[in-house]
Amino acid sequence: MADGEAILTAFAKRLERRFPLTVDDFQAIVALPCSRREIEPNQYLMREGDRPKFCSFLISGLLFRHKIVADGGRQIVSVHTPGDLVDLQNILLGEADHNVQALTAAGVAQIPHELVMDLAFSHPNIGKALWRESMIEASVFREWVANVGRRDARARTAHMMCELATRREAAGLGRRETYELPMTQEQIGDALGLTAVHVNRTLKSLQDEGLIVRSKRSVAISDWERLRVVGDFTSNYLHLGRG
Amino acid sequence: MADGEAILTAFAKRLERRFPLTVDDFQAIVALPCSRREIEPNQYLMREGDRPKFCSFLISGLLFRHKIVADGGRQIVSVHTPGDLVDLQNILLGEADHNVQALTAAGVAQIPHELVMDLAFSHPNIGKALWRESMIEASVFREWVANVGRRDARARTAHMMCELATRREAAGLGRRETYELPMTQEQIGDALGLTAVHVNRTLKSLQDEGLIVRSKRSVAISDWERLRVVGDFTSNYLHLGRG
DNA sequence: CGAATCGTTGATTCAACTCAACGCGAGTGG
DNA sequence: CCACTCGCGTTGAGTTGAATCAACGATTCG
Repeated sequence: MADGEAILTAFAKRLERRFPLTVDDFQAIVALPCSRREIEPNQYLMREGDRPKFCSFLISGLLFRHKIVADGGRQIVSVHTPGDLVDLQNILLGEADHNVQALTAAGVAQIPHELVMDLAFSHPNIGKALWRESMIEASVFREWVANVGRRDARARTAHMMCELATRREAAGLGRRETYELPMTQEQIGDALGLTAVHVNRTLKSLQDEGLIVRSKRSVAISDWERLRVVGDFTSNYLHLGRG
Repeated sequence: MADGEAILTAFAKRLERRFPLTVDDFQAIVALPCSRREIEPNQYLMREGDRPKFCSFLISGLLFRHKIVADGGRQIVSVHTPGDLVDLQNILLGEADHNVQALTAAGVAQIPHELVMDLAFSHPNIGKALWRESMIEASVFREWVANVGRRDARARTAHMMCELATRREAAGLGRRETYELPMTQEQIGDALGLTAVHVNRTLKSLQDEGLIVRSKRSVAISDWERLRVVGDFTSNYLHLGRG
Protein backbone atom coordinates (compact mmCIF):
# COMPACT_ATOMS: atom_id res chain seq x y z
CA MET A 1 0.00 0.00 0.00
CA ALA A 2 2.64 2.45 -1.11
CA ASP A 3 0.34 5.27 -2.13
CA GLY A 4 -2.28 4.43 0.47
CA GLU A 5 -1.19 7.40 2.50
CA ALA A 6 -1.69 9.82 -0.39
CA ILE A 7 -5.17 8.43 -1.00
CA LEU A 8 -6.13 8.68 2.65
CA THR A 9 -4.81 12.23 2.78
CA ALA A 10 -7.10 13.07 -0.14
CA PHE A 11 -9.95 11.42 1.76
CA ALA A 12 -9.15 13.48 4.86
CA LYS A 13 -9.04 16.68 2.82
CA ARG A 14 -12.42 15.91 1.36
CA LEU A 15 -13.90 15.44 4.83
CA GLU A 16 -12.12 18.58 6.03
CA ARG A 17 -14.16 20.50 3.44
CA ARG A 18 -17.32 19.22 5.11
CA PHE A 19 -16.36 19.84 8.74
CA PRO A 20 -13.20 21.20 10.39
CA LEU A 21 -10.79 18.47 11.46
CA THR A 22 -7.96 18.52 13.96
CA VAL A 23 -4.47 17.17 13.38
CA ASP A 24 -5.46 14.16 15.45
CA ASP A 25 -8.49 13.57 13.21
CA PHE A 26 -6.23 13.72 10.16
CA GLN A 27 -3.81 11.23 11.62
CA ALA A 28 -6.58 8.83 12.52
CA ILE A 29 -7.81 8.88 8.93
CA VAL A 30 -4.39 8.40 7.39
CA ALA A 31 -3.82 5.44 9.72
CA LEU A 32 -6.79 3.56 8.23
CA PRO A 33 -6.11 0.46 6.19
CA CYS A 34 -7.41 0.65 2.67
CA SER A 35 -7.20 -1.52 -0.39
CA ARG A 36 -7.20 -0.15 -3.87
CA ARG A 37 -9.40 -1.66 -6.54
CA GLU A 38 -9.46 -1.02 -10.26
CA ILE A 39 -12.76 -1.18 -12.13
CA GLU A 40 -13.39 -1.54 -15.83
CA PRO A 41 -15.93 0.55 -17.73
CA ASN A 42 -19.49 -0.72 -17.17
CA GLN A 43 -18.39 -3.08 -14.42
CA TYR A 44 -20.63 -3.22 -11.37
CA LEU A 45 -19.17 -2.19 -8.04
CA MET A 46 -22.35 -3.04 -6.19
CA ARG A 47 -25.75 -4.48 -7.09
CA GLU A 48 -29.17 -4.05 -5.56
CA GLY A 49 -29.52 -6.66 -2.84
CA ASP A 50 -25.80 -6.84 -2.06
CA ARG A 51 -24.52 -6.37 1.47
CA PRO A 52 -21.24 -4.57 0.97
CA LYS A 53 -18.63 -4.70 3.73
CA PHE A 54 -16.56 -1.79 2.48
CA CYS A 55 -16.93 1.88 1.89
CA SER A 56 -15.61 3.07 -1.48
CA PHE A 57 -13.76 6.33 -1.99
CA LEU A 58 -13.47 7.20 -5.67
CA ILE A 59 -9.89 8.01 -6.69
CA SER A 60 -10.08 8.24 -10.47
CA GLY A 61 -12.67 7.82 -13.19
CA LEU A 62 -16.43 8.21 -12.99
CA LEU A 63 -19.09 6.01 -11.39
CA PHE A 64 -22.86 6.21 -11.45
CA ARG A 65 -25.65 4.79 -9.34
CA HIS A 66 -28.93 3.62 -10.80
CA LYS A 67 -32.22 1.83 -10.27
CA ILE A 68 -34.13 -0.42 -12.65
CA VAL A 69 -37.92 -0.12 -12.86
CA ALA A 70 -40.54 -2.69 -13.84
CA ASP A 71 -40.61 -2.05 -17.60
CA GLY A 72 -36.82 -2.33 -17.78
CA GLY A 73 -36.22 1.40 -17.70
CA ARG A 74 -33.16 2.65 -15.90
CA GLN A 75 -32.90 5.75 -13.76
CA ILE A 76 -29.48 7.05 -12.89
CA VAL A 77 -29.71 8.68 -9.46
CA SER A 78 -26.21 10.07 -9.20
CA VAL A 79 -22.94 10.51 -11.01
CA HIS A 80 -19.72 10.46 -9.02
CA THR A 81 -16.46 12.26 -9.60
CA PRO A 82 -13.12 11.56 -7.91
CA GLY A 83 -13.18 12.45 -4.23
CA ASP A 84 -16.73 11.18 -3.70
CA LEU A 85 -17.70 8.53 -1.20
CA VAL A 86 -19.82 6.22 -3.27
CA ASP A 87 -21.61 3.93 -0.84
CA LEU A 88 -21.45 5.53 2.57
CA GLN A 89 -25.12 4.72 3.11
CA ASN A 90 -24.47 1.00 3.34
CA ILE A 91 -22.60 1.52 6.60
CA LEU A 92 -26.01 1.63 8.23
CA LEU A 93 -28.49 0.37 5.68
CA GLY A 94 -27.41 -3.22 5.20
CA GLU A 95 -28.97 -4.25 1.91
CA ALA A 96 -28.18 -2.09 -1.12
CA ASP A 97 -31.28 -0.57 -2.71
CA HIS A 98 -29.63 0.32 -6.02
CA ASN A 99 -26.67 -0.44 -8.29
CA VAL A 100 -23.27 1.21 -8.61
CA GLN A 101 -21.54 0.90 -11.96
CA ALA A 102 -18.45 2.33 -13.61
CA LEU A 103 -18.94 4.96 -16.29
CA THR A 104 -15.27 4.90 -17.25
CA ALA A 105 -12.30 2.92 -16.02
CA ALA A 106 -12.02 3.84 -12.37
CA GLY A 107 -9.98 3.33 -9.22
CA VAL A 108 -11.47 3.19 -5.74
CA ALA A 109 -10.06 2.82 -2.25
CA GLN A 110 -12.05 0.50 -0.03
CA ILE A 111 -12.25 0.86 3.73
CA PRO A 112 -14.08 -1.62 5.97
CA HIS A 113 -17.43 -0.37 7.23
CA GLU A 114 -16.76 -1.05 10.88
CA LEU A 115 -13.58 1.03 10.84
CA VAL A 116 -15.35 4.00 9.29
CA MET A 117 -18.11 3.65 11.84
CA ASP A 118 -15.68 3.42 14.76
CA LEU A 119 -13.87 6.50 13.53
CA ALA A 120 -17.10 8.43 13.20
CA PHE A 121 -17.86 8.01 16.88
CA SER A 122 -14.36 8.05 18.34
CA HIS A 123 -13.63 11.27 16.45
CA PRO A 124 -16.82 13.36 16.39
CA ASN A 125 -15.48 15.83 13.86
CA ILE A 126 -15.01 12.98 11.43
CA GLY A 127 -18.47 11.73 12.32
CA LYS A 128 -19.96 15.12 11.61
CA ALA A 129 -18.07 15.41 8.33
CA LEU A 130 -19.33 12.01 7.21
CA TRP A 131 -22.88 12.68 8.35
CA ARG A 132 -22.82 16.04 6.62
CA GLU A 133 -21.54 14.34 3.49
CA SER A 134 -24.56 12.03 3.46
CA MET A 135 -26.92 14.92 4.14
CA ILE A 136 -25.53 16.88 1.22
CA GLU A 137 -26.06 13.84 -0.94
CA ALA A 138 -29.69 13.73 0.20
CA SER A 139 -30.01 17.40 -0.72
CA VAL A 140 -28.77 16.63 -4.23
CA PHE A 141 -31.38 13.87 -4.53
CA ARG A 142 -34.09 16.37 -3.59
CA GLU A 143 -32.89 18.69 -6.32
CA TRP A 144 -32.95 15.81 -8.79
CA VAL A 145 -36.54 15.00 -7.85
CA ALA A 146 -37.43 18.61 -8.65
CA ASN A 147 -35.34 18.50 -11.81
CA VAL A 148 -37.00 15.45 -13.35
CA GLY A 149 -40.40 16.27 -11.87
CA ARG A 150 -40.83 19.92 -12.77
CA ARG A 151 -38.37 21.07 -15.42
CA ASP A 152 -38.61 20.51 -19.17
CA ALA A 153 -35.92 18.76 -21.19
CA ARG A 154 -33.89 21.91 -21.91
CA ALA A 155 -33.81 23.10 -18.32
CA ARG A 156 -33.20 19.60 -17.01
CA THR A 157 -30.24 19.05 -19.27
CA ALA A 158 -28.76 22.49 -18.61
CA HIS A 159 -29.20 21.94 -14.90
CA MET A 160 -27.26 18.71 -14.90
CA MET A 161 -24.43 20.26 -16.92
CA CYS A 162 -24.19 23.05 -14.36
CA GLU A 163 -24.30 20.71 -11.41
CA LEU A 164 -21.59 18.41 -12.66
CA ALA A 165 -19.40 21.36 -13.64
CA THR A 166 -19.83 22.97 -10.24
CA ARG A 167 -19.14 19.79 -8.33
CA ARG A 168 -16.03 19.10 -10.41
CA GLU A 169 -14.71 22.54 -9.73
CA ALA A 170 -15.53 22.34 -6.03
CA ALA A 171 -13.64 19.05 -5.88
CA GLY A 172 -10.60 20.75 -7.39
CA LEU A 173 -10.78 18.91 -10.70
CA GLY A 174 -10.54 21.92 -13.00
CA ARG A 175 -12.49 24.99 -13.98
CA ARG A 176 -16.20 24.57 -14.54
CA GLU A 177 -16.24 26.43 -17.86
CA THR A 178 -14.29 23.84 -19.77
CA TYR A 179 -15.10 20.50 -18.22
CA GLU A 180 -15.78 17.41 -20.25
CA LEU A 181 -18.35 14.73 -19.69
CA PRO A 182 -17.73 11.18 -20.91
CA MET A 183 -21.36 10.00 -20.78
CA THR A 184 -23.24 8.58 -23.74
CA GLN A 185 -26.46 10.31 -24.67
CA GLU A 186 -28.32 7.25 -23.48
CA GLN A 187 -26.71 7.59 -20.05
CA ILE A 188 -27.50 11.29 -19.93
CA GLY A 189 -31.08 10.40 -20.80
CA ASP A 190 -31.25 7.84 -18.02
CA ALA A 191 -30.04 10.45 -15.56
CA LEU A 192 -32.61 13.00 -16.74
CA GLY A 193 -35.61 10.78 -17.33
CA LEU A 194 -35.42 11.34 -21.10
CA THR A 195 -34.73 9.15 -24.12
CA ALA A 196 -31.38 9.23 -25.88
CA VAL A 197 -33.00 10.63 -29.01
CA HIS A 198 -34.48 13.53 -27.14
CA VAL A 199 -31.21 14.21 -25.33
CA ASN A 200 -29.57 14.45 -28.74
CA ARG A 201 -32.05 17.07 -29.87
CA THR A 202 -31.87 18.97 -26.63
CA LEU A 203 -28.08 19.12 -26.67
CA LYS A 204 -28.20 20.25 -30.26
CA SER A 205 -30.57 23.06 -29.38
CA LEU A 206 -28.34 24.15 -26.47
CA GLN A 207 -25.39 24.15 -28.83
CA ASP A 208 -27.25 26.04 -31.57
CA GLU A 209 -27.91 28.78 -29.05
CA GLY A 210 -24.26 28.98 -28.12
CA LEU A 211 -24.57 27.68 -24.56
CA ILE A 212 -22.39 24.61 -24.93
CA VAL A 213 -19.97 23.07 -27.42
CA ARG A 214 -19.94 19.36 -28.08
CA SER A 215 -17.24 17.13 -29.42
CA LYS A 216 -17.44 13.35 -29.39
CA ARG A 217 -18.17 12.13 -25.90
CA SER A 218 -17.79 15.45 -24.17
CA VAL A 219 -19.46 18.76 -23.57
CA ALA A 220 -17.85 22.12 -22.82
CA ILE A 221 -19.80 25.03 -21.40
CA SER A 222 -19.32 28.13 -23.53
CA ASP A 223 -21.78 30.51 -21.87
CA TRP A 224 -21.99 29.68 -18.19
CA GLU A 225 -24.36 32.43 -17.17
CA ARG A 226 -26.97 31.75 -19.81
CA LEU A 227 -26.76 28.01 -19.23
CA ARG A 228 -27.25 28.64 -15.53
CA VAL A 229 -30.39 30.68 -16.23
CA VAL A 230 -31.80 28.15 -18.70
CA GLY A 231 -31.15 25.35 -16.21
CA ASP A 232 -32.56 27.29 -13.24
CA PHE A 233 -29.37 26.39 -11.43
CA THR A 234 -28.14 27.76 -8.13
CA SER A 235 -25.51 25.98 -6.10
CA ASN A 236 -27.17 26.43 -2.71
CA TYR A 237 -28.34 22.81 -2.56
CA LEU A 238 -24.74 21.60 -2.92
CA HIS A 239 -23.90 23.24 0.40
CA LEU A 240 -20.37 23.95 -0.71
CA GLY A 241 -19.59 26.25 2.20
CA ARG A 242 -19.29 24.81 5.69
CA GLY A 243 -22.82 25.80 6.64
CA MET B 1 -44.39 20.43 29.50
CA ALA B 2 -46.83 17.92 30.98
CA ASP B 3 -46.92 15.53 28.05
CA GLY B 4 -43.34 16.23 27.01
CA GLU B 5 -42.31 12.90 28.41
CA ALA B 6 -44.85 11.00 26.34
CA ILE B 7 -43.70 12.79 23.21
CA LEU B 8 -40.05 12.08 23.90
CA THR B 9 -40.85 8.45 24.60
CA ALA B 10 -42.48 8.27 21.18
CA PHE B 11 -39.36 9.86 19.72
CA ALA B 12 -37.16 7.30 21.48
CA LYS B 13 -39.32 4.44 20.20
CA ARG B 14 -39.01 5.74 16.69
CA LEU B 15 -35.22 5.81 16.96
CA GLU B 16 -35.25 2.39 18.58
CA ARG B 17 -36.80 1.08 15.37
CA ARG B 18 -33.75 2.37 13.50
CA PHE B 19 -31.04 1.13 15.83
CA PRO B 20 -31.13 -0.76 19.16
CA LEU B 21 -31.03 1.57 22.15
CA THR B 22 -30.11 0.88 25.76
CA VAL B 23 -32.08 1.98 28.81
CA ASP B 24 -29.52 4.73 29.28
CA ASP B 25 -30.06 5.92 25.70
CA PHE B 26 -33.80 6.01 26.35
CA GLN B 27 -33.38 8.03 29.52
CA ALA B 28 -31.11 10.51 27.79
CA ILE B 29 -33.74 11.11 25.13
CA VAL B 30 -36.61 11.50 27.56
CA ALA B 31 -34.52 14.01 29.54
CA LEU B 32 -34.34 16.34 26.53
CA PRO B 33 -36.17 19.65 26.71
CA CYS B 34 -38.71 20.11 23.98
CA SER B 35 -41.30 22.69 23.15
CA ARG B 36 -44.53 21.85 21.40
CA ARG B 37 -45.74 23.94 18.53
CA GLU B 38 -49.08 23.88 16.74
CA ILE B 39 -49.21 24.60 13.03
CA GLU B 40 -52.18 25.56 10.89
CA PRO B 41 -52.90 24.02 7.50
CA ASN B 42 -50.67 25.53 4.78
CA GLN B 43 -48.51 27.32 7.31
CA TYR B 44 -44.78 27.23 6.68
CA LEU B 45 -42.59 25.58 9.29
CA MET B 46 -39.42 26.44 7.41
CA ARG B 47 -38.54 28.30 4.22
CA GLU B 48 -35.68 27.97 1.79
CA GLY B 49 -32.86 30.16 3.06
CA ASP B 50 -33.85 29.88 6.74
CA ARG B 51 -31.35 28.76 9.34
CA PRO B 52 -33.46 26.76 11.76
CA LYS B 53 -32.19 26.24 15.29
CA PHE B 54 -34.50 23.38 16.15
CA CYS B 55 -35.19 19.88 15.01
CA SER B 56 -38.89 19.09 14.53
CA PHE B 57 -40.48 15.79 15.46
CA LEU B 58 -43.95 15.45 13.97
CA ILE B 59 -46.56 14.48 16.57
CA SER B 60 -49.84 14.84 14.72
CA GLY B 61 -51.03 15.90 11.28
CA LEU B 62 -49.18 15.83 7.99
CA LEU B 63 -46.36 18.00 6.67
CA PHE B 64 -44.72 18.17 3.27
CA ARG B 65 -41.46 19.50 1.94
CA HIS B 66 -41.14 21.18 -1.43
CA LYS B 67 -39.02 23.17 -3.85
CA ILE B 68 -40.06 25.91 -6.24
CA VAL B 69 -38.55 26.00 -9.74
CA ALA B 70 -37.99 28.93 -12.10
CA ASP B 71 -41.34 28.86 -13.91
CA GLY B 72 -43.20 28.83 -10.58
CA GLY B 73 -43.76 25.08 -10.58
CA ARG B 74 -43.67 23.30 -7.28
CA GLN B 75 -42.17 19.88 -6.58
CA ILE B 76 -43.08 18.16 -3.35
CA VAL B 77 -40.08 16.06 -2.30
CA SER B 78 -41.56 14.34 0.71
CA VAL B 79 -44.69 13.87 2.75
CA HIS B 80 -44.37 13.32 6.48
CA THR B 81 -46.54 11.32 8.84
CA PRO B 82 -46.49 11.46 12.65
CA GLY B 83 -43.28 10.05 14.07
CA ASP B 84 -41.08 11.54 11.34
CA LEU B 85 -38.19 13.86 11.99
CA VAL B 86 -38.84 16.64 9.55
CA ASP B 87 -35.68 18.71 9.38
CA LEU B 88 -32.87 16.62 10.76
CA GLN B 89 -30.64 17.66 7.87
CA ASN B 90 -30.39 21.22 9.11
CA ILE B 91 -28.42 20.05 12.11
CA LEU B 92 -25.42 20.02 9.79
CA LEU B 93 -26.45 21.86 6.65
CA GLY B 94 -27.02 25.37 7.94
CA GLU B 95 -29.13 27.03 5.29
CA ALA B 96 -32.37 25.29 4.33
CA ASP B 97 -32.52 24.31 0.65
CA HIS B 98 -36.29 23.76 0.53
CA ASN B 99 -39.57 24.57 2.27
CA VAL B 100 -41.55 22.69 4.89
CA GLN B 101 -45.27 23.34 5.01
CA ALA B 102 -48.27 21.89 6.81
CA LEU B 103 -50.66 19.75 4.80
CA THR B 104 -53.18 19.60 7.63
CA ALA B 105 -53.25 21.10 11.10
CA ALA B 106 -50.22 19.62 12.82
CA GLY B 107 -48.32 19.48 16.08
CA VAL B 108 -44.55 19.23 16.32
CA ALA B 109 -42.05 18.94 19.15
CA GLN B 110 -38.97 21.08 18.70
CA ILE B 111 -35.59 20.18 20.12
CA PRO B 112 -32.54 22.46 19.85
CA HIS B 113 -30.03 21.34 17.24
CA GLU B 114 -27.03 21.40 19.54
CA LEU B 115 -28.70 19.08 22.04
CA VAL B 116 -29.56 16.55 19.35
CA MET B 117 -26.01 16.77 18.07
CA ASP B 118 -24.50 16.33 21.52
CA LEU B 119 -26.70 13.33 22.14
CA ALA B 120 -25.70 11.77 18.83
CA PHE B 121 -22.06 11.69 19.84
CA SER B 122 -22.36 11.13 23.56
CA HIS B 123 -24.66 8.17 22.91
CA PRO B 124 -23.44 6.41 19.75
CA ASN B 125 -26.52 4.22 19.46
CA ILE B 126 -28.63 7.34 19.23
CA GLY B 127 -26.16 8.78 16.75
CA LYS B 128 -26.42 5.68 14.60
CA ALA B 129 -30.21 5.70 14.81
CA LEU B 130 -30.31 9.34 13.69
CA TRP B 131 -27.76 8.84 10.96
CA ARG B 132 -29.61 5.78 9.75
CA GLU B 133 -32.83 7.80 9.76
CA SER B 134 -31.26 10.35 7.43
CA MET B 135 -29.86 7.63 5.19
CA ILE B 136 -33.27 6.00 4.85
CA GLU B 137 -34.66 9.36 3.90
CA ALA B 138 -32.00 9.64 1.20
CA SER B 139 -33.00 6.19 -0.05
CA VAL B 140 -36.60 7.36 -0.36
CA PHE B 141 -35.42 10.36 -2.39
CA ARG B 142 -33.60 8.01 -4.76
CA GLU B 143 -36.78 6.03 -5.26
CA TRP B 144 -38.68 9.25 -5.96
CA VAL B 145 -36.14 10.23 -8.59
CA ALA B 146 -36.78 6.88 -10.28
CA ASN B 147 -40.52 7.27 -9.80
CA VAL B 148 -40.87 10.65 -11.46
CA GLY B 149 -38.09 9.94 -13.95
CA ARG B 150 -39.02 6.54 -15.28
CA ARG B 151 -42.59 5.59 -14.44
CA ASP B 152 -45.75 6.73 -16.21
CA ALA B 153 -48.61 8.50 -14.45
CA ARG B 154 -50.45 5.30 -13.44
CA ALA B 155 -47.41 3.60 -11.97
CA ARG B 156 -46.21 6.78 -10.34
CA THR B 157 -49.51 7.38 -8.63
CA ALA B 158 -49.91 3.77 -7.54
CA HIS B 159 -46.36 3.78 -6.21
CA MET B 160 -46.94 6.78 -4.01
CA MET B 161 -50.16 5.29 -2.63
CA CYS B 162 -48.25 2.14 -1.72
CA GLU B 163 -45.37 3.99 -0.17
CA LEU B 164 -47.50 6.20 2.03
CA ALA B 165 -49.62 3.25 3.10
CA THR B 166 -46.57 1.18 3.96
CA ARG B 167 -44.90 3.97 5.90
CA ARG B 168 -48.06 4.68 7.82
CA GLU B 169 -48.41 1.06 8.77
CA ALA B 170 -44.73 0.78 9.72
CA ALA B 171 -45.14 3.82 11.95
CA GLY B 172 -48.02 2.10 13.73
CA LEU B 173 -50.71 4.42 12.39
CA GLY B 174 -53.12 1.79 11.14
CA ARG B 175 -53.41 -0.91 8.51
CA ARG B 176 -52.19 -0.06 5.06
CA GLU B 177 -55.27 -1.41 3.29
CA THR B 178 -57.60 1.23 4.56
CA TYR B 179 -55.56 4.37 5.02
CA GLU B 180 -56.75 7.78 4.00
CA LEU B 181 -54.85 10.58 2.37
CA PRO B 182 -55.89 14.20 2.93
CA MET B 183 -54.03 15.69 -0.04
CA THR B 184 -55.68 17.71 -2.79
CA GLN B 185 -55.21 16.44 -6.32
CA GLU B 186 -53.01 19.45 -6.98
CA GLN B 187 -50.74 18.45 -4.11
CA ILE B 188 -50.61 14.86 -5.32
CA GLY B 189 -49.69 16.20 -8.73
CA ASP B 190 -46.91 18.32 -7.28
CA ALA B 191 -45.52 15.27 -5.53
CA LEU B 192 -45.63 13.18 -8.71
CA GLY B 193 -44.58 15.73 -11.29
CA LEU B 194 -48.08 15.73 -12.86
CA THR B 195 -50.88 18.27 -13.22
CA ALA B 196 -53.96 18.14 -11.03
CA VAL B 197 -56.13 17.38 -14.05
CA HIS B 198 -54.07 14.39 -14.98
CA VAL B 199 -54.02 13.14 -11.39
CA ASN B 200 -57.79 13.28 -11.46
CA ARG B 201 -57.92 11.10 -14.56
CA THR B 202 -55.29 8.73 -13.26
CA LEU B 203 -57.06 8.23 -9.95
CA LYS B 204 -60.30 7.66 -11.79
CA SER B 205 -58.70 4.99 -13.94
CA LEU B 206 -57.22 3.27 -10.87
CA GLN B 207 -60.64 3.34 -9.28
CA ASP B 208 -62.40 2.07 -12.41
CA GLU B 209 -60.11 -0.93 -12.31
CA GLY B 210 -60.96 -1.61 -8.70
CA LEU B 211 -57.55 -0.85 -7.22
CA ILE B 212 -58.59 2.03 -4.99
CA VAL B 213 -61.74 3.68 -3.70
CA ARG B 214 -61.98 7.44 -3.39
CA SER B 215 -64.18 9.58 -1.23
CA LYS B 216 -63.72 13.30 -0.82
CA ARG B 217 -60.17 14.06 0.24
CA SER B 218 -59.12 10.49 0.82
CA VAL B 219 -58.14 7.30 -0.89
CA ALA B 220 -58.52 3.74 0.34
CA ILE B 221 -56.66 0.84 -1.19
CA SER B 222 -59.05 -1.93 -2.19
CA ASP B 223 -56.68 -4.29 -4.00
CA TRP B 224 -53.25 -4.01 -2.45
CA GLU B 225 -51.53 -6.65 -4.52
CA ARG B 226 -52.63 -5.33 -7.89
CA LEU B 227 -51.87 -1.77 -6.89
CA ARG B 228 -48.42 -2.88 -5.80
CA VAL B 229 -47.81 -4.50 -9.19
CA VAL B 230 -49.13 -1.52 -11.14
CA GLY B 231 -46.96 0.80 -9.04
CA ASP B 232 -43.86 -1.42 -9.27
CA PHE B 233 -43.63 -1.10 -5.53
CA THR B 234 -41.38 -3.06 -3.19
CA SER B 235 -40.60 -1.85 0.29
CA ASN B 236 -36.89 -2.65 0.24
CA TYR B 237 -35.89 1.00 -0.18
CA LEU B 238 -37.74 1.91 3.03
CA HIS B 239 -35.32 -0.28 5.00
CA LEU B 240 -37.96 -1.15 7.53
CA GLY B 241 -35.93 -3.90 9.15
CA ARG B 242 -32.87 -3.03 11.16
CA GLY B 243 -30.47 -3.78 8.33
C1' DC C 1 -76.75 33.14 0.07
C1' DG C 2 -72.44 34.18 -2.31
C1' DA C 3 -67.51 33.27 -2.55
C1' DA C 4 -63.87 30.28 -2.63
C1' DT C 5 -61.76 25.95 -3.19
C1' DC C 6 -61.54 21.64 -5.13
C1' DG C 7 -63.02 17.96 -8.22
C1' DT C 8 -64.66 16.57 -12.87
C1' DT C 9 -64.93 16.42 -17.75
C1' DG C 10 -64.24 17.54 -22.68
C1' DA C 11 -61.54 19.58 -26.51
C1' DT C 12 -57.27 20.72 -28.10
C1' DT C 13 -52.25 21.22 -28.17
C1' DC C 14 -47.62 19.99 -27.49
C1' DA C 15 -43.39 18.01 -25.56
C1' DA C 16 -41.38 13.98 -25.58
C1' DC C 17 -41.49 9.14 -27.19
C1' DT C 18 -41.24 5.57 -30.69
C1' DC C 19 -39.77 3.70 -34.80
C1' DA C 20 -36.71 3.62 -38.36
C1' DA C 21 -32.93 4.68 -41.20
C1' DC C 22 -28.38 6.11 -41.89
C1' DG C 23 -23.60 8.03 -40.75
C1' DC C 24 -19.39 7.48 -38.56
C1' DG C 25 -15.33 6.02 -36.11
C1' DA C 26 -13.08 2.28 -33.54
C1' DG C 27 -11.99 -2.27 -33.30
C1' DT C 28 -11.16 -6.73 -35.20
C1' DG C 29 -10.38 -10.62 -37.78
C1' DG C 30 -9.80 -12.85 -42.25
C1' DC D 1 -5.36 -3.82 -45.63
C1' DC D 2 -9.97 -4.01 -46.26
C1' DA D 3 -14.53 -5.69 -44.96
C1' DC D 4 -17.24 -6.31 -41.23
C1' DT D 5 -19.43 -5.44 -37.01
C1' DC D 6 -20.68 -2.81 -33.18
C1' DG D 7 -21.82 1.06 -30.48
C1' DC D 8 -23.09 5.59 -30.65
C1' DG D 9 -24.75 9.86 -32.71
C1' DT D 10 -27.99 12.05 -35.91
C1' DT D 11 -32.18 12.98 -38.30
C1' DG D 12 -36.95 12.51 -40.00
C1' DA D 13 -41.84 10.98 -39.62
C1' DG D 14 -45.49 9.71 -37.01
C1' DT D 15 -47.62 8.73 -32.38
C1' DT D 16 -48.92 9.43 -27.71
C1' DG D 17 -49.09 10.59 -22.86
C1' DA D 18 -49.65 14.40 -20.40
C1' DA D 19 -50.37 19.45 -20.43
C1' DT D 20 -53.35 23.23 -21.33
C1' DC D 21 -57.53 25.67 -21.66
C1' DA D 22 -62.03 26.08 -20.37
C1' DA D 23 -66.35 25.19 -18.36
C1' DC D 24 -69.16 23.46 -14.82
C1' DG D 25 -70.49 20.81 -10.39
C1' DA D 26 -69.96 19.92 -5.48
C1' DT D 27 -68.76 21.24 -0.89
C1' DT D 28 -67.52 24.22 2.66
C1' DC D 29 -67.59 28.36 5.06
C1' DG D 30 -68.29 33.11 6.50
